[in-house]
Amino acid sequence: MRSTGDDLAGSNDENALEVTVSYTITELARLAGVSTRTLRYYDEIGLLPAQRTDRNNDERVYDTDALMRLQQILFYRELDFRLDDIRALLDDAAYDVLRALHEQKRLIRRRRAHLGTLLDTIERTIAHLQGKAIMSDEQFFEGFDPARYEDEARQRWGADVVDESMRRWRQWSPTDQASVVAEGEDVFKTVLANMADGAAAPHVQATIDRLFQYVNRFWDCDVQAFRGLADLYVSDPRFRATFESMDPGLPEFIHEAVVTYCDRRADAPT
Amino acid sequence: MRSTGDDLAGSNDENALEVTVSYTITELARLAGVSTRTLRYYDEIGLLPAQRTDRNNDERVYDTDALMRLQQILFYRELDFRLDDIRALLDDAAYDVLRALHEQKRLIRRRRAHLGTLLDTIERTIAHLQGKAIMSDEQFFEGFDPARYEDEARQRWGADVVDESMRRWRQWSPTDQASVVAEGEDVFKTVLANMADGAAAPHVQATIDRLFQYVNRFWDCDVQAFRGLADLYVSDPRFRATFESMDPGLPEFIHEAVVTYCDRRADAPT
DNA sequence: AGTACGGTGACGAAGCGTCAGTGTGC
DNA sequence: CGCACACTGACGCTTCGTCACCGTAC
Repeated sequence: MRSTGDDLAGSNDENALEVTVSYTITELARLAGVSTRTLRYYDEIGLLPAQRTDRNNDERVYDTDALMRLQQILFYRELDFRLDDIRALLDDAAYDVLRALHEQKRLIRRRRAHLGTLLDTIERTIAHLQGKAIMSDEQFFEGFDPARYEDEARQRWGADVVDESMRRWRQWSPTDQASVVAEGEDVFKTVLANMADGAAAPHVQATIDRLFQYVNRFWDCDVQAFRGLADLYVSDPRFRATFESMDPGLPEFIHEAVVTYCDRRADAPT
Repeated sequence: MRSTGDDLAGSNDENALEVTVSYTITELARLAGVSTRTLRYYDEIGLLPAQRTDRNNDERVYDTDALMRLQQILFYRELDFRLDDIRALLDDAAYDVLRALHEQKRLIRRRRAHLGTLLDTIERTIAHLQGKAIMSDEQFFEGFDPARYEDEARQRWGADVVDESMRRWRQWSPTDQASVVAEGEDVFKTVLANMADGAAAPHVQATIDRLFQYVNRFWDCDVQAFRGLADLYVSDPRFRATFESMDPGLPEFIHEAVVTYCDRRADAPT
């Protein structure tokens, strides 16, 4: 499945410790789960240019850089970018892989949230057909039109997130709602009961993890956004008042605990 | 935006209480978030045949049935079915909307889990680029090839689910893993502490909801699958032994609590 | 008389699948 | 000599976007 690049053109300039790896077209195709036709096409349009062997049949050769580039291509393709747009992005002088990966993460999260909305719509439709609920005509198509419900503002955050949360909330059944309320109360009561142990205590952090999961029932967010929410807990009067009524020091405590939680996870997968 | 069907052909056969609603092509297009061109095309290929006014410009008219059919079309389209396949499905004499909705739910869940895998891959790649992890070449493309990782067996359940869980587990950071372990322990300890109150008690049910969320960190499942997992808790020796070591009656208790939980949510959105 | 909305072709484009025909190394 | 794998065209397919042109109701 893999061969060293020593016998191939283009590898004579590096005698580094790391062996330069090269792939034939079928090897890369199998690795990435695409067809060889696709790779030839990507070569043809300059999206993923291949080196050639010069000998043999002028066979295409792919190295590690090509592999990384292909991964980027596939991420963008998964997000329905057009191929020439992808090429323009990747060939931009200012292109930064890490920034791109973070951007892709954001977009994929959005997609996933999108599918969550579709699941809600399916459930509602089922309930409707069984006579257990009434749907407006618009609701039958909630989640389909990307332009309408994910106009970048809804994913920014602030009031829109609250709107979106309310929408999801209303679509749940009373039993569901009751269970979620109970979970929410329990989370905050647990935090309150353990304030004396400090924000960094393991069981406090585990509770913050529960909070994170809880928040994600309404809002598909990552740790970064979660941290932003924690800022709201101290700065937004509405949140602040709620928490202060439980304990005057609760807003700051939760904020600190969440920040700790997010810092610990900053370098880690979600 | 909407007009009664009284002035249109095809509505004279029903003088029911429920007013027959009809839409022009732009109305339906705006409602569903598609273009009028798309609707004309769907009419042309017989995917979504429209009635005509006979008068005027022979304008297209859509009724509630068409609206439902369009919703089905859009669900399948979201899942990348080809249009003639969709037509074949919808025109099948054995076609059942409710069954279709459940099937679509399954497929969309799979999609969503798929996106979760892609998010893992992104995180891993970021860590790799920062020198915090080492990835094999295959891992760069995990989640892209649909044929490889969602071969229907992985979504069935039993041993494969465990494999998949282990894979995700290994991709998390130690701090992440620690926090998840803490949450898991806390969930089961909480269940244990409240056994005396009965499986249907509200706070027990809230804890089962936590368990459901917890399980979903490893496995994108719905309530039905969750119930199946609870069956495993009593029937699979490995699970059973773990829980019995905490309390002899725990397996049955959790099972009962989960069944109650699932029953209560059976008619409700996830 | 303009404008908003409806109609019917017809062309085109994106992203490959597929088929045909031709090397080349073992 | 066959077989696997690589190459190069070339055509076709799907799903609409777009453009041109026309009709009709207000």
